[in-house]
Amino acid sequence: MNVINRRQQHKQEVRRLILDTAREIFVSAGYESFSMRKLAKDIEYSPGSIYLHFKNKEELFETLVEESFERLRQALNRLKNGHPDRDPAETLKKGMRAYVEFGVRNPNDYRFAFLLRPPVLKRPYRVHAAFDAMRFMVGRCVQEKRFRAVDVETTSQALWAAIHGITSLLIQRPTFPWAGKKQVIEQVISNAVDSLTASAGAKAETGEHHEHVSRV
Amino acid sequence: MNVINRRQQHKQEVRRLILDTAREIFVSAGYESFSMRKLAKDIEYSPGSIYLHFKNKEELFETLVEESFERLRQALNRLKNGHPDRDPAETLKKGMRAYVEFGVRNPNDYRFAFLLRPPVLKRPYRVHAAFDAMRFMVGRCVQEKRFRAVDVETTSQALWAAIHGITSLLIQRPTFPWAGKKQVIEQVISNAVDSLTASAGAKAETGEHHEHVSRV
Amino acid sequence: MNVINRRQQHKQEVRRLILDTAREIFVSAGYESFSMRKLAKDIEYSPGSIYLHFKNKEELFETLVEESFERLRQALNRLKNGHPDRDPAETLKKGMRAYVEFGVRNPNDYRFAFLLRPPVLKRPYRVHAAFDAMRFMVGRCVQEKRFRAVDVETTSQALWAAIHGITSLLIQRPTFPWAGKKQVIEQVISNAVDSLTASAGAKAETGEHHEHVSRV
Amino acid sequence: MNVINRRQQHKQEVRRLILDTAREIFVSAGYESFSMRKLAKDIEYSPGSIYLHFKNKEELFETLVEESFERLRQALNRLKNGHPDRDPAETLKKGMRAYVEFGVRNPNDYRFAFLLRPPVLKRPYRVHAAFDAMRFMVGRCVQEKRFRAVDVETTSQALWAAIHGITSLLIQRPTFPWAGKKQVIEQVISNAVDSLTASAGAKAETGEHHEHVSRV
DNA sequence: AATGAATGAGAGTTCATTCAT
DNA sequence: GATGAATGAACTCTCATTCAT
Repeated sequence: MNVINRRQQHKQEVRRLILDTAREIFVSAGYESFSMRKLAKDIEYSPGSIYLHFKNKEELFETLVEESFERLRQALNRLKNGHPDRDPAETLKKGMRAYVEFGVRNPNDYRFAFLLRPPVLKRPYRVHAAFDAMRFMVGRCVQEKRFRAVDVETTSQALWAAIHGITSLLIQRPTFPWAGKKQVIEQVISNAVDSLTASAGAKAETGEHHEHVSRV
Repeated sequence: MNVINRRQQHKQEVRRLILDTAREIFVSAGYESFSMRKLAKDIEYSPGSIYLHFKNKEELFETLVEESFERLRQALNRLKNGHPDRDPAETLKKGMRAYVEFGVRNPNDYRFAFLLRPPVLKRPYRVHAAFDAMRFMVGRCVQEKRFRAVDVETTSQALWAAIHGITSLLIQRPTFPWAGKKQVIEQVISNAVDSLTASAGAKAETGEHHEHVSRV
Repeated sequence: MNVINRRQQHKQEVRRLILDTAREIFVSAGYESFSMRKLAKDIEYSPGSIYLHFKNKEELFETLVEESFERLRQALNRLKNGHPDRDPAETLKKGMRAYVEFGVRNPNDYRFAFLLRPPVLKRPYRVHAAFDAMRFMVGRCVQEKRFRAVDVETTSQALWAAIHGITSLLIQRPTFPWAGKKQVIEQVISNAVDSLTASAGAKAETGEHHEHVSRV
Repeated sequence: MNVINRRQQHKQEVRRLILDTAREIFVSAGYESFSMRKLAKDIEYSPGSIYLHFKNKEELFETLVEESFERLRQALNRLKNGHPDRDPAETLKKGMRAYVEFGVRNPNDYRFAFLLRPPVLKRPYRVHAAFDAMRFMVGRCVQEKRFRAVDVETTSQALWAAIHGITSLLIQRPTFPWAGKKQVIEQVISNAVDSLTASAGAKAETGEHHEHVSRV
């Protein structure tokens, strides 16, 4: 038993090592110049050993994508399940900020989840998982009449598109002369959300909370 | 003379054939599995022939990217130079729609310009070119007081991020259960733009939920 | 254990096979038309297999050169360390004969060491190793007053040049109508050595056209 | 006529340009990295044009070798036909010095003639041409009793070997720590020649270990 | 005479993967 | 479980040479 357990544990450790090292190589050297041999050398195992854990390169890559999706999903779920603000729109904005932040802080995960080699993805449902939290939060805004009676699905997708846009650009174009990364993020979010608020039409009049943007 | 002209013309045709075929392969098979040999086979020329037109694989790829950027830029410029609406915000929205539409109708171009193999781009200025039209249109909205006194640069980037988001998602996730592609596009755009209008400015006054931004 | 040893042994054998076959090809077909693929075909392994033993063509070639130099060095050292004759000049001559003989009997080694692709040699010191024995033997002749008081370094180099000349010509021009290969070798050697003997010194005194050499 | 002449002249000029440029490339870039395309680019003609002057690469190369041999031969002939010294041995030495000097000053020619790709030489007689001068001068030394009654052929070959040795080493190992290039050259020559002089003969008599040479 | 597009062959090298040990 | 030798296929790219124009 014990021996078996230890064995299994060791196997898990090696698997972990492979995945982490692979992610590093993928990201630092680019997908194109990743190779199973390089990976083997980096983990200091023989090339054959990798195949004890993954059927082939494709499966290894798929696992990395899977993992990254899962991490994104969990990050968002933590938010979704956190204590809600009095204002559900605020919770939504926090969620959107958290999304962008996750991407910017874990660019590798975000890359794997959304940017790297998209056409080969075989299980698109994973995207849904990441997208669920968004729908959930928008739903609450509509339910609680914080938003106009917008279509939840359409709106969620529109919001997601907006934050995916800024997230992916920040990751893929880090050297672009951004007019303040934080300000742009914030404006993407507030632009997108503010126009949905119930009072929206009437409301926004004095908007002094944006003055900082004017100052940029 | 005539001979020379015909030769040059033929050379141009072959070059065009190479570029178009390469684009197809790149997009359908992915960057990784593109190869000069496959390209040669597809155009029914010997591998060496490609090198009569392009120094190497890199240069071929760069040319494709360049071309795609140029097409996007031209598409946007056409808009920018078109007869302006009475409402500059409407022109802006049209521009944004045109942007998304260009991407959706020319996914290969958009892929080359923004989605494929981003890290190796050596001439980031091309991104600017594509982005100029956006800044121009936003500038007009602000000048003509159609928008609140927002920062033009920040706002342009935020708007660009939003439409880049929906464009890239529509291209890379065509099978996602979109709640009506047009509706989502429209909502992304109107969400982003509407909250910037001068009248909307009045609205957001209660928005004390942004105080953290002021601190940025 | 045994398995590992057998593996290592086998690996050594293959390495040997590669080196020997490469040498054959290099020499019979010339450096230019040597190719890794030809080598692979000749040893009946896949091209990739060679790279398990040598990083690249350059390293393989360098190894061959190295080996040849080492063999030459050893052949000369054997002489140098052999029992000396009463007459050190005789030992020197024997050494020179041995040098030429080594070259003629191992033309491939000599070719690698001195004749093939000379400009790329990165470690010129190897030449010195081969040259040491010569200096050693000349030194003894001078010390023991068997030679005139010639400059050891200059003389060693002159002697080396002479036997390198006949060695390389015999190897590279085997079909030249030699007036008896052995006789020519012998005359090169005796010509070179005899004029250095102490008694010969008496004669050369009047040779005023050499005065600049005496000054060396 | 005139037109034809001009044409022929132009053709000769191009041929000359090809040969000179080829020699440059061969020597500066090494035989291996010489290519007809590079040559074409350097002379600013199309690749095909070279084939109007030379059947193929081999013929071009052969022509270069031929030319170099011819130049060497002429250099030596000039000597041979020059006004002789009173002492024919001195003329011989001058000739030998001239030989080495030619090689050192025209390393490319010497390389082509003797060092580059030797096995493919199809017309070995050219070597003879270069060797003739040597035999001529040695013959005079023997005829005029300036030398002992050595075998002219053997001696000529031995002398040639010696100076070929120092010439090729100086060309191929220019960075070797030569103990004064001139001194070494001079010693090679005087060593080789001095032991042949009639007066030296007296000395060598006792050298009974050479008797087999005397018999040659 | 000269061009330059085109080719077939081949170069060196790397790869994912297998499998006997 | 792990190794590492081995492979076959693929890669990018260069070459000498030909030939219609």
